Amino acid sequence: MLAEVFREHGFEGASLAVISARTGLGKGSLYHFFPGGKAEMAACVLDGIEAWFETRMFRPLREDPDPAAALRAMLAATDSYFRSGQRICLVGAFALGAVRDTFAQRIDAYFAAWRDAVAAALGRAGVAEAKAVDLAEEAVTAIQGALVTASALQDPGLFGRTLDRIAARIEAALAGG
Amino acid sequence: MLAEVFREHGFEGASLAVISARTGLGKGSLYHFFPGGKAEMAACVLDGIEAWFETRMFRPLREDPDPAAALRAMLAATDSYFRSGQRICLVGAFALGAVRDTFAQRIDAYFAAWRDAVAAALGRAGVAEAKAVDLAEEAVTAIQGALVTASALQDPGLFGRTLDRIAARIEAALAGG
DNA sequence: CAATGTCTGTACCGATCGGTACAGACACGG
DNA sequence: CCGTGTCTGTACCGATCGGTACAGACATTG
Repeated sequence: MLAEVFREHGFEGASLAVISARTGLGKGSLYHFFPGGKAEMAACVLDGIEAWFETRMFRPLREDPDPAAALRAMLAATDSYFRSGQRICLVGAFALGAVRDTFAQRIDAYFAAWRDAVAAALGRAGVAEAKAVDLAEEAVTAIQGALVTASALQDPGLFGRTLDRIAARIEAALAGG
Repeated sequence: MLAEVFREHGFEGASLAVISARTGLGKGSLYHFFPGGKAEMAACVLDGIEAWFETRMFRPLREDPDPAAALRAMLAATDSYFRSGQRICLVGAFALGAVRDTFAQRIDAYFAAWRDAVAAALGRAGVAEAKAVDLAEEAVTAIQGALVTASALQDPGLFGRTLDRIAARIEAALAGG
């Protein structure tokens, strides 16, 4: 709920009035749970996002005995989490905004972890390291770009096409391409 | 100058105080030139961006007698305009923020024009239409993604590597790949 | 010179911002 | 029953928001 407010209005645009209205909590409650104010609310939202990705995507990519399956599951989870491109990436949006500095370290860590987890899975699947790192970077970059352009063009098919392209490249790499 | 303020602070974050300080213009001057206030300032910035891309990138892609050269020039212009990823795309940032609705039509038009211009150049260079449209979409998406992740990771090499990847795919398509 | 129109700084407006203070509502253990 | 700690609504704070009003500075005309 809190996360959706930040997604829809951004950090600056998510005023306490909006947050209060959408969550149904008065300022008293809000500041009871988040003594640090808006910054702590956003940090808590980032905590949730990081935890979700870590357990549902990054860890399987790093540890699943079947790395190829983990890579396919990652793409499926990505499509599901971002609602086929109709939902934006809050971390990416923060990266482009003025709050970037406030959460710089966490934003950096999120994308680095994603890229490294994909590279690790590719490596475990037998892909040469240089190729794995390059493909992982391309995959994460393409996903973020698709979220931007899908939101801009309101094109419901764009996100899926991007994921298909990544899937094809990953399969080719796994096959030894 | 105005554009840089919006780039650094976003639309909501670019308060009149900040704009006034950075431009050196008082409120009186600001509202003399932009009677419509902040929204008109942002619209004017978008005008400038659209004009720049239209004349420097989209038109050459559509009309240059040498489409292959225009495609290479497009990548070089992209690297230059976005300062190798150290500058963000204001239109993309707007697309992810709350101002998206205000400028929805222009944001849509910007990305559609970019994609279609690239596809047109590829088509004129002999690439089959389906392949041209797909590659154009991939290129624009990858560029936007690189701007997000480069900003997030503060990685100065990421943007260049992404452009290299796109260049290689374009060259392969031009060669009949 | 006076008159005109363009530009600019400043004072000010009501609204809203993030944040605080605090009194009461409520469930609980004694 | 009383006390205690958790939660919540509301009134309020100073600061800042986007925007307006307006008087003067200034160069350009006649």
